[in-house]
Amino acid sequence: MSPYDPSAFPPFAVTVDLVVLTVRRHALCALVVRRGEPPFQGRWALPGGFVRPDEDLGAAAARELVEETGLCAHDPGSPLPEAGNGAHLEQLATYGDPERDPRMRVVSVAHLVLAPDLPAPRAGGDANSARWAPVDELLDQEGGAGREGEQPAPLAFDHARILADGVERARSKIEYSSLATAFCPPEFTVGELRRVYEAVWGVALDPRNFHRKVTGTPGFLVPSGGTTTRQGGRPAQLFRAGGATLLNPPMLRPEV
Amino acid sequence: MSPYDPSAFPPFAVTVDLVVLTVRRHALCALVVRRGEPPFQGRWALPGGFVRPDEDLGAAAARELVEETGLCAHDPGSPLPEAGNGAHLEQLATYGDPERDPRMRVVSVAHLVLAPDLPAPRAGGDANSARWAPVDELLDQEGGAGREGEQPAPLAFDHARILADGVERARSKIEYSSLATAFCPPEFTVGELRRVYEAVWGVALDPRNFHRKVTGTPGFLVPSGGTTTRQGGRPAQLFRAGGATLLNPPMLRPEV
DNA sequence: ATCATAGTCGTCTTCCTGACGATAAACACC
DNA sequence: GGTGTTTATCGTCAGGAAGACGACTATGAT
Repeated sequence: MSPYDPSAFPPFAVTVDLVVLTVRRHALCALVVRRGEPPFQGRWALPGGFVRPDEDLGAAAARELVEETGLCAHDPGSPLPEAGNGAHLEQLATYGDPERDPRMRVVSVAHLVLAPDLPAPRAGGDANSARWAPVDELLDQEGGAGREGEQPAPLAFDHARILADGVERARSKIEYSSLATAFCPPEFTVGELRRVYEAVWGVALDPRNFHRKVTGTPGFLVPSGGTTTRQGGRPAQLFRAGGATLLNPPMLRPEV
Repeated sequence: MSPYDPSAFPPFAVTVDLVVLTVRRHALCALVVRRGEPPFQGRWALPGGFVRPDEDLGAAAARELVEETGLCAHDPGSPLPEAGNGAHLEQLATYGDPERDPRMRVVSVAHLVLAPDLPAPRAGGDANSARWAPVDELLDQEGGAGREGEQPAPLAFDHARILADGVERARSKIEYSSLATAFCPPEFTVGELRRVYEAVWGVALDPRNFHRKVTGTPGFLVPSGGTTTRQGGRPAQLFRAGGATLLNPPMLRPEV
């Protein structure tokens, strides 16, 4: 046993992959890019890239995020003060099956990003090489019947598993943290927040009980003073995310 | 942007580090090994080692675990059926700060192992180069007053942070899962399980409410028929871990 | 016999949630 | 202007779960 012998260690390629989630039109969506080269040419994949020689893992993920979406993420582990419209970024898990990339040994550190609804993904320059796709469509064993696109093709590499893990992390984390606000614009209504929960969990929630719960949890929401009527109906009070990050007691996800 | 160019990628060393936790004498303890070579020579560190060229990350962690402790872990992600006395193993997080190893760029995939109380750690051959140390002692900013050992020296590399993350994962995970049984022998009493919670959380729990909670949660415990008096006092019923893995509603960790 | 120890069963109060009625404030349409 | 629709917000009530704690049981130690 000779740990850390600098002269003889097996070399690995290390990458970061991004599970970027948002809520669009009442559906949980993930950012995917089309692969331009083999393997899996033409298939959809999660955005990602190599970690640079002197770059931390979280920094690599944030850099890739800017390159793919223009979003400025703030990693909670970083010492940066709270930025303006940044998205939430956290490490998800690491995938290192020797067979996961047919060309060479690649260990990928997946990160999870929760972002508010964005106008449109910007690819590196190729126009429609990136898009938001509903996660149900990307993951469902039973894809929708052939419509116009090439939907049924699964994601490249082991990205379906990575995406599934990211979605499950998001679903469970909004239970006991205030992270659902990361899907919302800086100011939002209780109804908009409820629609985030409904989209991420895929359930319907009682508006009255939800309102009581979120407004009754100290530090979750702080009123910003204004109101809005952008959803139609009676004007709703606008809130910002409060300082609390952990919800106690947590939001309860309905059984079925 | 040229992702996955096989001819030009920065090479990294990839290792696994293990946070092996157990409960000994009513204290949460971690397995640490003494480093025999620089850097950090003579300091305590988490066990770990290089991932082999054709080895999955979880397999590397399981292999290191056997080498260090003789424990047979069963990764829930693996297709193995439930083994006998195996410990619980799961991936924790990945640490890749460019400065974390002064010699070269090392990315370490940390894993968390929860094991029942073991007789004694077996080192590779060097007798007292491995030991169980209370995590409070390893992590406390305020170490105990100098007793006989060389306690105040912190763990090597960034292992204090890795250990802290592992402990926090264990503390939160026994709230909503049945994982606390991984700290117990195959058959155990409600009181022994309660002492696990008390040691991991560092709190005192009401024996009556705890008993009501764990015996009232379907699938958490199944009686094995026997009783024991190894704790003194009235004989206690023996249980095994039931099939349930998620506790709903969760165990509640007291505030202070 | 008495005590100490640990386990097990109940009770009571309080808090939280789910179900759901009712009211309020906007807009669309006739 | 009236009416209906939509969404937001407040209230009420019943059931379940948890904390506090009393009471009883079954063993070993003295």
